[in-house]
Amino acid sequence: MHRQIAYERVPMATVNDSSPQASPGKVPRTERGRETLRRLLDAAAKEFGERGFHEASVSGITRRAGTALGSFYTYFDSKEAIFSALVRDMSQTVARAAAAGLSPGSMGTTREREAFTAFLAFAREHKEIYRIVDEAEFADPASYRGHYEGTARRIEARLDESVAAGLMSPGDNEVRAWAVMGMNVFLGLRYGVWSEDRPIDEIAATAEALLRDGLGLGSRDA
Amino acid sequence: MHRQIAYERVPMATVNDSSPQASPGKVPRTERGRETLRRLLDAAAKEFGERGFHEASVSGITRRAGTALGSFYTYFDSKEAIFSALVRDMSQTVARAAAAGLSPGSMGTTREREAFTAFLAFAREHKEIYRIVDEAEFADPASYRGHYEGTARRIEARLDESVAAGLMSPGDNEVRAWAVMGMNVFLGLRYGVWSEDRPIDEIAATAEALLRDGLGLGSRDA
DNA sequence: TTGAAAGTTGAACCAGGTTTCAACTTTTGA
DNA sequence: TCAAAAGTTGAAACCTGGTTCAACTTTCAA
Repeated sequence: MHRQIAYERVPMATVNDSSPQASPGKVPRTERGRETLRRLLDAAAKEFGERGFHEASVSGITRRAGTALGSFYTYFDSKEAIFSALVRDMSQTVARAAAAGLSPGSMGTTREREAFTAFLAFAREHKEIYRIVDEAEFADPASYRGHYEGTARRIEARLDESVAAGLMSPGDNEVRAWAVMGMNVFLGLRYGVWSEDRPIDEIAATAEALLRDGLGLGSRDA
Repeated sequence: MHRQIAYERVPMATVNDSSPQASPGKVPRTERGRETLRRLLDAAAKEFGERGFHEASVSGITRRAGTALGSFYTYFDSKEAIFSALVRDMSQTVARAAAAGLSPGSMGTTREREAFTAFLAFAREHKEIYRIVDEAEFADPASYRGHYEGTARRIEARLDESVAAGLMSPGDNEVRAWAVMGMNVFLGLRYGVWSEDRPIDEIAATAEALLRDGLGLGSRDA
């Protein structure tokens, strides 16, 4: 009565296992344990998102999660540890959200617009991510760098593809990728987190126009 | 034997008085006091830059400044207060550095390149500013917003000018300004703070090309 | 059914850092 | 010259919040 053969552990390229990470040696063994871990992580997202790393307290997290203070240390070694787990979790989530916004086969600046649109929508729904990712610069520098280097790499790969497909001019795609990412992040901060006073598509259209044609007057052969 | 008549307090438009700000009601009255205040601020820049807001300690600041712990509270109400003073101070300093890099009368994307070049050079010399400004997002949100809104406004004004001069295509310069700023900030982080493995001019040239012509293929009338 | 493993609990321990304060020194201006 | 104002000092009071731990409860598998 075999239902599932060993399909687990097959390395599916960049598909990261999305089970939330506890500190090493503190992995829950029962269903109940896994639930508590999940509740702690969700509570942590709220606590860190609302109060920031320093203001946030472990007791605040357990209060929100409805567990005792001591239970926290069953799953995480420290406040830093759960923060770090959270950052990696969110980094993954944003990347997925952006990828999910791409229509199959889209390319060039159109594809960049789609990615940005999805990102901006996501930022509006999950304003905490800015606070959490940004604060990782101090609370967990390695994850912070990892997040942005990973994002830049993905953008760069898209640009490479578009150039190869003959839809973009060749150029230094590493530098370009960091520029595009910076654009996206700041537009997300201004028009996603700080204010929603303007429609997403308007922002995205302006960003795409800038990316496609630049600000110059057009006669490239001047 | 009058040496100086009342030229003080003349409102010189946007020329902000650059005397370092103490907490209200704690302004030094003697030369000695002003020196101590200056030493505290310089020490704070180092302490916050190296250790970050949370890790930094008031005693660390006074140790570096060579004063007693108690003296700190003669000039600042709290750790937050001196941090806030510092952020405003640095915000001013970066703005000046970028402005100083502009050659007189330059315009269009050339001027944007000059501003970015100056900014990148400055970031390499003063890596602390990233840490300090970024951490203001949590330690002093008002100054953080103020810093970026001010910067965006200055960029937008430059773009407006360039459009009026017929050197740029008309468009939504507010959104564009935030995009340009994001680009600059992230390129500064990657190629100024994290690594200096590539010449400034190379980065600036790529950024300018992107700003001038975009990534598209060029035939704008497709 | 039952005992061992897993999970839960929260009071108490503890470290570190901010802030206060009263005594002391230096500067100022009349 | 000299008193009042300004500035300095650092020990200690005071807080806050992370972490530990031993007793207790629930779950699991034989």
